[in-house]
Amino acid sequence: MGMRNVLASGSGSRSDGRDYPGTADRHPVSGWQRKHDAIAGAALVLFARDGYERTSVDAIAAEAGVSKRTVYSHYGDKENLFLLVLRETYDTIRDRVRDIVDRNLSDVDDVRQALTACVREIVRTISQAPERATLVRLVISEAPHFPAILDLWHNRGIVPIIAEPLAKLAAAGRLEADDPALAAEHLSALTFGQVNNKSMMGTIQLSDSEADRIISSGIAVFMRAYGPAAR
Amino acid sequence: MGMRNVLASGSGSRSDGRDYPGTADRHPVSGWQRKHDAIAGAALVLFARDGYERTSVDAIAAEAGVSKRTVYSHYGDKENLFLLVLRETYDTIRDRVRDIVDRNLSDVDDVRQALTACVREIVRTISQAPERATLVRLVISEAPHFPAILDLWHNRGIVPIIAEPLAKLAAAGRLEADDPALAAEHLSALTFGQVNNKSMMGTIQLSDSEADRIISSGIAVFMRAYGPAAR
DNA sequence: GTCTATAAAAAGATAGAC
DNA sequence: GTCTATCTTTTTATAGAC
Repeated sequence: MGMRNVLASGSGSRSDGRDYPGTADRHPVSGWQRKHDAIAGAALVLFARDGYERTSVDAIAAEAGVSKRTVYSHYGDKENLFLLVLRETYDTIRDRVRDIVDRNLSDVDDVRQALTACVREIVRTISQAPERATLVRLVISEAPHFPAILDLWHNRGIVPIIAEPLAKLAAAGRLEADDPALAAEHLSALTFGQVNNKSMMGTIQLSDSEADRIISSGIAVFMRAYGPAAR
Repeated sequence: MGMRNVLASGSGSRSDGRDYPGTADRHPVSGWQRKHDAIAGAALVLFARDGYERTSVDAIAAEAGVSKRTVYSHYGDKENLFLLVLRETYDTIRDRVRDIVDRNLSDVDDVRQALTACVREIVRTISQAPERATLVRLVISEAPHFPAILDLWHNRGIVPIIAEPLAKLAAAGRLEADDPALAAEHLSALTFGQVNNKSMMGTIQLSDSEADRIISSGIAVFMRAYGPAAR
């Protein structure tokens, strides 16, 4: 798909009116591209805020500053726009998480401390982008009506990303995890799962301290079960 | 609210056409009551299947076998009907869970075995009623648009129900749980949380064996962290 | 490709008869 | 209270000019 990653940076509409021809892209930063991005950005904000059915193409066009007809020219129909925005946002989040995991769990000194810092940063990063925080809720809401969404849930989750460093820690004798993938599920349930539960999948904003308490308690349980000499 | 608990039993529309006057109810089992229940039952099925926005009052009326005007006479508007159905269903689930917890955790022999049996029965019971299984997803989807729903999440959850017997087990020295409420959160995250995660909040049907595996692994972690002599 | 104007269908809610 | 018929608004999608 030829769309720029406007979704990664938030708003999506640029303030200046200039074009930037001459780049190597198929669509240099042109009026076309700017509109394309603006539509995607507006769609993300409105879908996340109001849900799929409650968001009209009219509203997306208005938010993006284009006519409704332009939205249809670029994306065909509402459903296609929705799926594209979901996928793009999902991948953006995944990239961020991968980066955070790499930075926190590559060279580990204290296991508990490293896991805590890693999970906290992930939770904080996601919750700081409200549109992206509500994405999970949106996916859950609309999955039954858009089977294509199921793929996002199963093949693009963040648990496998965490499983890798856990496997290395287990191999190094720092964790008692026979099955790193399963351990990652448990760590995820005890941290992200608890946060999502308390916040109602991002509906209710948690304070940082509240999130930290939940995460610490979850990791405490994880370490009691998986820490060295746990059995 | 004067509505019978048609939601507890599923379909909601009766087959016979007779009235049953003379009971002590304000509305004896009359034509009025039958229609009232039929509307609520139809609404539950359709809301659960299609979501709030996608479900039309026309469809509810058709499914219930009444005219659209009758729906408005009984419930005022769509939103009110929706909230009533949600609350009623939520309370029904809670009663079932309370019963299951009482039966499984009142007189415990083997702690791990009792917890496993209890959680399995809860998961199985809920997933056997598809309309009720999708209720959680519906609550999550619509909570931002119906603030009244937040109350359901916070004040009618099932975690407190589990916390009680855990407190007793802790007092009896069968569990190392200083904070039973927190332990209940962790047990819930490791079992229900994992099941919900895998099934996408009930979107994907899990096999019994799959659910059992997940539950067993979660309880294994819980017991390693909270079992006697865990520290 | 982008806009204005419009078609066509659907949905929430109500009027009025019985 | 219950029904049929209707009002009104909103929404998706497209026709046609530039």
